[in-house]
Amino acid sequence: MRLSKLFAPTTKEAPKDAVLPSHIYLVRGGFIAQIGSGIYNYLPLGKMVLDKIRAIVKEELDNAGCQEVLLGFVTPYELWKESGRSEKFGSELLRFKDRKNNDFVLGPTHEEAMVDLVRNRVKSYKQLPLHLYQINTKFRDEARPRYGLLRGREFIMEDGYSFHESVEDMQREYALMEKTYSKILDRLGLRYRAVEADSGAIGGSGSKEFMVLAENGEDDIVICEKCDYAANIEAAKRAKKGVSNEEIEMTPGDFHTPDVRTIDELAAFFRIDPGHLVKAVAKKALFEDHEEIVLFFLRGDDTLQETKALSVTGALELTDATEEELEKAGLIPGYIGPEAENVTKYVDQELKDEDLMICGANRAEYHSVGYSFEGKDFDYRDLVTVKEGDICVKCGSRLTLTRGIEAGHIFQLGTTYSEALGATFLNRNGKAEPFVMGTYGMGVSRLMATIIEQHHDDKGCIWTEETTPFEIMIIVSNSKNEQQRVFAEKLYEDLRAAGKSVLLDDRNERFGFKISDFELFGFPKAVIVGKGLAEGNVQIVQRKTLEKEDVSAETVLEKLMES
RNA sequence: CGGGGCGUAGCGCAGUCUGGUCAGCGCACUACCUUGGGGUGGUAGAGGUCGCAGGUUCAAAUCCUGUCGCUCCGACCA
Repeated sequence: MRLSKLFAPTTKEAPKDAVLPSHIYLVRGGFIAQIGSGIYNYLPLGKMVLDKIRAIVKEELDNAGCQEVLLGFVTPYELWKESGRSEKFGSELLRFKDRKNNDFVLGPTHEEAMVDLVRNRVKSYKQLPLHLYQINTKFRDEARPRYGLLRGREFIMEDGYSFHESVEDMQREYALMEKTYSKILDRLGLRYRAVEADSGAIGGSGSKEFMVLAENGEDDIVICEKCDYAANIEAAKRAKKGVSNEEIEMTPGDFHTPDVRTIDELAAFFRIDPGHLVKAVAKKALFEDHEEIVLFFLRGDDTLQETKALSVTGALELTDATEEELEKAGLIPGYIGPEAENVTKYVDQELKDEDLMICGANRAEYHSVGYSFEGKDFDYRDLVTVKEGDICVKCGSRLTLTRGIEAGHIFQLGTTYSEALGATFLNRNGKAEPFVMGTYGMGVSRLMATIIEQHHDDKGCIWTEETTPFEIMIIVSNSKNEQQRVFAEKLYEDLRAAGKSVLLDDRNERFGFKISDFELFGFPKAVIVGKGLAEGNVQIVQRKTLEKEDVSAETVLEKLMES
């Protein structure tokens, strides 16, 4: 390809809303262009990268025995009603009507569509297992699209669905997919961790996320310093930390604590470590048909993990409760304690059997001192947000926090959807049973941005060998120089004949302009055909290091063919 | 969903408060000259119903109303 003919509009300036390297460089380098909020066009260079990622994903999945299909991007709304998930997905699900007034959605994921495809077509255990996947456009009407390709509304994703006759076989496939996804990310040249995850709106039991490590990631992940434990902050567990009760003396009873309502105030008032306090977090839980106040009790120095909290309540959503709402429920804000009555309560497991605590007395201006959880039959759950320095449940070492970008997610789904949609097969005993399913997803367009988040410098992109649009760029330093031009043309033809993907910068521009574009594009290497040619030399530049190496013009072709 | 901001040339912006002399700047683009190893310098050009609709006025980019779009912080987010 000749750069003079390539549609790759590079710019010096980035869009004003672009803050992340991947967003800035992909737009500046002419890989992508925004057309609407959270919707991007892929220009030739971007499309090339996308195709490469896609090809790697396909190759590895096919090797693992999966079969590619392509489902309609538009899905009848009927299927979403059938699975009961239309409510849960809420306004992220883009609905519309056709001319006959029938309802449709733009697919944000395709569990329903895929189950529909398989039900009544796969009827026997003899046809299982089956793993179908597609690489298709998805649409989620994000409340707030941002960060370029990392959080768009329209995006490209690989989504796979496997069908099994037993949980064991599904788990075998799940393990296979963990390996397969790892292979894909390895080939893409990414640093990542597979972490324990919350299963969220999709339902199901076990799930793991593939987190590409990046400072700009939107997810907090917890990693053990010693062992292989890693988890999304939403799902991360920790060992019970406890609090020393030495040198603590308390006379049990209610204590007058006027205007002492927060944990900080309470700790200061009693001159005590917040670990000895009981924090009450009140939320309003919204269910399909009603709403109610729910209380969560934690150690004073812990914070509530809302995802865990939501999951224990089984509600659709948790929102902050106002003081009026609390009072209406018979609670006294600032003085709520575990003995509160007529309200749903959950207590963090950390507090089980703890003694010598201070908590709200459920009456105005009083706290209970010397409170004990021993023998108290509360609903103990894991509710806390793990902090840096907490203790690993697996090995007892220290946990650290880092950030990541979710690139993939695998789920042990079970029978949730096959049951809801009535998808069954005949088992070995001739009885109808719902399929046991697994579901797997990998964000193809997001990976493109992710690669740049991890591989860039202050000049632009740095593509990996497996993802670069072109292997080599040839820069003619002075296109008015006939000798340079002719040599570059010859080298270009020779490399192409040898099967290399080459981009020839034949534009009538100055050297600085061209080398800057090369750095912005980020192809692995460039050959500079410049003034050294008079002495029989050209240069090879490595994009990653920006190191230039003089090479004799006669051997440069050979040299380039080696790598 | 709560709270802000912005729509003026392909991109980034000034002009709006105080209506008329206001269709402007930088980059990019076209032609010619110049330069030729880190976005060279110059001359001459092309390009905009000032997001859209309505209103006020002798007069609207500017004031009013509505509407659409984009965006930032937060909430939310397989």
